[in-house]
Amino acid sequence: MSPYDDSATRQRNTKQRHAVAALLADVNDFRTAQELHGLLRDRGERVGLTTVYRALQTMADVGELDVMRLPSGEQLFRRCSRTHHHHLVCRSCARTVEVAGPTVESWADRIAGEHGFVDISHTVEIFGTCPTCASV
Amino acid sequence: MSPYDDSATRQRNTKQRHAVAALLADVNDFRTAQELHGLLRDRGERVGLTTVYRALQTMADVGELDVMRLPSGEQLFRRCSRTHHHHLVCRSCARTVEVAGPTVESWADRIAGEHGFVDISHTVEIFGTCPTCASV
DNA sequence: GGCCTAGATGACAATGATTGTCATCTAGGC
DNA sequence: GCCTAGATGACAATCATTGTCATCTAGGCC
Repeated sequence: MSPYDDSATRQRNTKQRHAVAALLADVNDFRTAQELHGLLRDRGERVGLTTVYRALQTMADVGELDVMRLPSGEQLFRRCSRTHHHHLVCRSCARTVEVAGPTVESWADRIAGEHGFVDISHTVEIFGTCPTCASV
Repeated sequence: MSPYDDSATRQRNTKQRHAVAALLADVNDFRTAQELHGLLRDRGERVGLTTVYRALQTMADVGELDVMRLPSGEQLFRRCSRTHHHHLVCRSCARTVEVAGPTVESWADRIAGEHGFVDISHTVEIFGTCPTCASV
């Protein structure tokens, strides 16, 4: 380790990472890594798929974006607020609403505590069809 | 489509499916399909991995077992009660506690309704370390 | 400006869970 | 016992994701 490892993000400002970040700033719904890669190509940015995955991984580690999984197992990424929250996601258009759930948080902690479980985490996602898609 | 495709729901009582069902009756924690396949082999049952997957799929469709995913994306199967419930799962030993969450159900429905979403479903899983594993 | 090197990139291979294929087998109605 | 739709299983195929590694580059240093 060199003595320059001070700042939290020992990352370089490459144009590829910037392109991924910029894209996520524009797209406010959950997208797969492959979709994001395709969107980048549509924009004329030439970024390798591997790099897209790495950029997303790094950003997720730092907390700059959220990762979730569809019931089918596909992994989705989205730029989100930093506070703890959950998602209401449209099954057909991926429109996303961030929802806070203090009720759920305390419920999960209480349930886990009653059974003596420690080091608790939880996943809560709500899926449905949004008004726009439902009216079609 | 041939006119004989209407019998999609028929099932036979093969010994392979019975072996899978019997194993699930004994194992009361979430296991991957591959683990179950291995356990069957340990028991001396010769059942193909493909068949294990198909049996699990069929049983899940009928509601005889629950499917969930770890945050890592791995798919887990378990024989469960038929009523709607969620799970508290130990991260290290997969010990599972079924938990009811009327609070969560109504919360999810209310939130979704507030945003005009319809046809709601949700996933709620709690992960932690169980007392036994925590004391090691 | 150029030098230097840790970190970043990207084409490609590899992984690994799951699903598809298809020749063969069998449950169970006749 | 016969017959056939459905089931099986060895194997190939899929597909998102991760690993590999030779090459490139950001940015601190001179």
